[in-house]
Amino acid sequence: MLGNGATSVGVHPIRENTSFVLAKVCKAHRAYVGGLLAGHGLHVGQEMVLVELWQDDGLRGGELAARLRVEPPTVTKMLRRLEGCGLVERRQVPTDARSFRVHLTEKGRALEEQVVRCWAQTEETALAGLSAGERQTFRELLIRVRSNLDPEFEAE
Amino acid sequence: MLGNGATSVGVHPIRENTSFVLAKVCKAHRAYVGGLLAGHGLHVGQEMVLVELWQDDGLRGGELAARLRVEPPTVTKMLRRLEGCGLVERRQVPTDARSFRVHLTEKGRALEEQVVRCWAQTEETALAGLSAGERQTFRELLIRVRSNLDPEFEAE
DNA sequence: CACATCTCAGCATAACTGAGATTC
DNA sequence: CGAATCTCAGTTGTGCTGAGATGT
Repeated sequence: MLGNGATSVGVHPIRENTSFVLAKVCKAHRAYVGGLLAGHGLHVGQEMVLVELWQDDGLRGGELAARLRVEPPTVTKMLRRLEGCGLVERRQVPTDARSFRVHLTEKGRALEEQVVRCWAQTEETALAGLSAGERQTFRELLIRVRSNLDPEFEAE
Repeated sequence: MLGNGATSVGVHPIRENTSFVLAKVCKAHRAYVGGLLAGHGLHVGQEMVLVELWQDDGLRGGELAARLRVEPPTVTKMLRRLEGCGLVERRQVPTDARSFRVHLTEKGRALEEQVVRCWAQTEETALAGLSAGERQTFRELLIRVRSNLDPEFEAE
């Protein structure tokens, strides 16, 4: 019979996939960092936009979409929310009226330190008990897996 | 150019986090498996319910919520959709009229093989180029990270 | 009556497609 | 005019909280 008896006799084959474990790790990770970010009024996902801007303030909308691997309309909505919170602002580009650049506000810049701390704490929790060597190995393997799943990262 | 030359001068500290890489891997992974599942009319996330049922058909709603780490109302909605697709059905429990059990339909059972293949293909893509030893290491590290982020997994 | 189990309503977010509007 | 850039409208799914409904 399939389903094999409901009693721990069998673990479903999909569970044997390492990428299944990966998916569960992701869910837990997202929940963890999301809980920390909520304390600063951010929803998980929004900080990704900010990370791009902290690194390269003034990106255009299309560039943001490409970096975040989402479609332009998704960026439009995300920016509207972030603008509503007063964290970013759009500015026209004189040389191309179709386009705009996204700039951090003072408030957006001020958030950086706190978000860095949230991620640092997540890092510490996630990797607790791993030696320096194991952390290094884990990181390298993740990077290779990322390249496998998203070949565009190869170039970055 | 703007910012700091957009060219590798500065990488934002959050990017240095291994758990940041993890988040990116997740996004790519989700997109990848989601694309495959869409070919079978499933949205990524729904297959998680099915995995639980393929393993233990007849779970109660509350048990499903606990296993998936979501709140009961979320399960209610997910089941409504899956029921709408004819993949699962609810059955009353005679001993407790508040509760119900979720059972796979024939169609739901039939999907198992195809979803297993989607996950197998994702696994192959994700881990391409990793040796057997590296795969083993990666898996073990992921499991430890999962326990760190979600202590309830300890017991499982 | 207290408690458990589930559903409903309403909210916010993510992310897509397809169809414009505007400008280069 | 064709192509690029962004926005709008509409759809679907996730997932939460708070407030019931119902039954033990």
